[in-house]
Amino acid sequence: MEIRVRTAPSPTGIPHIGNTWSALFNFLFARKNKGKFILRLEDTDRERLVPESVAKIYETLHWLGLDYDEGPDIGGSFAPYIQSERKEIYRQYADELVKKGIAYEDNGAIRFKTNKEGKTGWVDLAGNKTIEFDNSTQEDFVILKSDGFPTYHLANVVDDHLMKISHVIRGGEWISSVPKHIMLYQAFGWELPQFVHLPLLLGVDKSKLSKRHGAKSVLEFRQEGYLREALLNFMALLGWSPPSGREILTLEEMINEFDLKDINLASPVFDVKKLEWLNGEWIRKLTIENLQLRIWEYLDKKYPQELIEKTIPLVRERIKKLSDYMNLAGFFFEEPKIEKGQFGNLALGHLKEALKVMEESEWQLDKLQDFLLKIVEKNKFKTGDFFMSLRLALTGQRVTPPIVESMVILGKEKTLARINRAVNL
RNA sequence: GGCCCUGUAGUCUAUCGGUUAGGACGCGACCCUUUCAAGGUCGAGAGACGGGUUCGACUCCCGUCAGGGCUACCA
Repeated sequence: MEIRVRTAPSPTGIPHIGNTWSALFNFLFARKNKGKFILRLEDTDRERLVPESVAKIYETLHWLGLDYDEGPDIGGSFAPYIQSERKEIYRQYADELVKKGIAYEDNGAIRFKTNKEGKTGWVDLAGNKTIEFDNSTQEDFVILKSDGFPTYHLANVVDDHLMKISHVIRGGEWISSVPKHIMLYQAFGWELPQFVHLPLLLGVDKSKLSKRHGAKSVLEFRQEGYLREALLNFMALLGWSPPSGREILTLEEMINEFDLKDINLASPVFDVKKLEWLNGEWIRKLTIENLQLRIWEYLDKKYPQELIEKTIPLVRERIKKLSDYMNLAGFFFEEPKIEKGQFGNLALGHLKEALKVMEESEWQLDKLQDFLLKIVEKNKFKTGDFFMSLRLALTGQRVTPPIVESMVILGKEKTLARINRAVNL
């Protein structure tokens, strides 16, 4: 049997870590099992619909590299993956149940008549355990709303069946609705898919991650300078741990190791500190060329790539997010603001001495290093103070990349000019 | 309230009855060091509670408690 899974977001808001996380697990499962990963838009709630969010859903999935094999924006046939365009199909199925006497009309809506006897249960593949509900707890539920649109329950079951979904992998908030779904499958005489209910991703306040509780959109993380690799890596480690125990994994490695049996059922809490650490790890893992490209693009391609590239070895160990780059390396691109008040009493002496030798020095790291260290020795300067004076004159900041290396990149002309400027403040 | 899911350090997790309960983030200390990082070493820190079952429970069972989800003509 072919493995077919889907991620079925409803375009009622921008995709956040929570729903994207379950999309990732669907994706990993599909790729691992050589199956199909499908995108379906569940836009049956016309009141909460946010039209722009459709494009955001595509953008998020594309940015992360969670490429789907079937979906609304690929292939010639759009309608099958957008529920609002399948209204008539759901109506027909609802009518069928009415004819069979399993559903009935109620104030313009159609309600499913649940069987109150016995129990309904299934084996959930997350945790491989049976979950069972007493049918007496299941009330008659609406399957077709009075506006003619189906509810989640009907649309979901019909589409999953029609699209031959083999595994329904979704958030645990759906567990209590499964009996309704099973009853629908049975009413239609359809085969059940496998159910896999992931734990719920929790925010720091320990409640379900949602837009209302301030869940940030995935695109916002990109805006803040996080790498797709880090975000993916971070999400994968929530509720899942690879048998190898590795913490840093590429998408490819996650796919290789992925197995439903390694899903942990306790609801994980999103901890941004670990994301930051992972992002730093990934920044250091990228090649210089690649990191240069990311930074260049992140900064809207405003700065010369050659210069960015030269600075990478100096900054890659010092930034956790792409957005940290300009804070640290901005002085390479723009004249820093410096104020007299920043400098200590000895600074003038430091800078004047430095100027003397630097004008004669060859502009190479080892040469400059030698000359500068000799000044320190000769004048009995305190090494740290001396270099801090240079640092401030050149960058206007106390925290910077290694300063002599920075001077080499900055070039003789700019370096001397900035020091002169500081001396004449 | 009812039903359901879950319960190992602040956080993410390993453990498939026998371990000094392992790793990671974060935190602290030290080393390295011209700032800040990165890196290295060391350290503090966990089985919710109570009963069983067993020679032996974090692990299995029951209860309690706690957290969460659902309880909509929202998904």
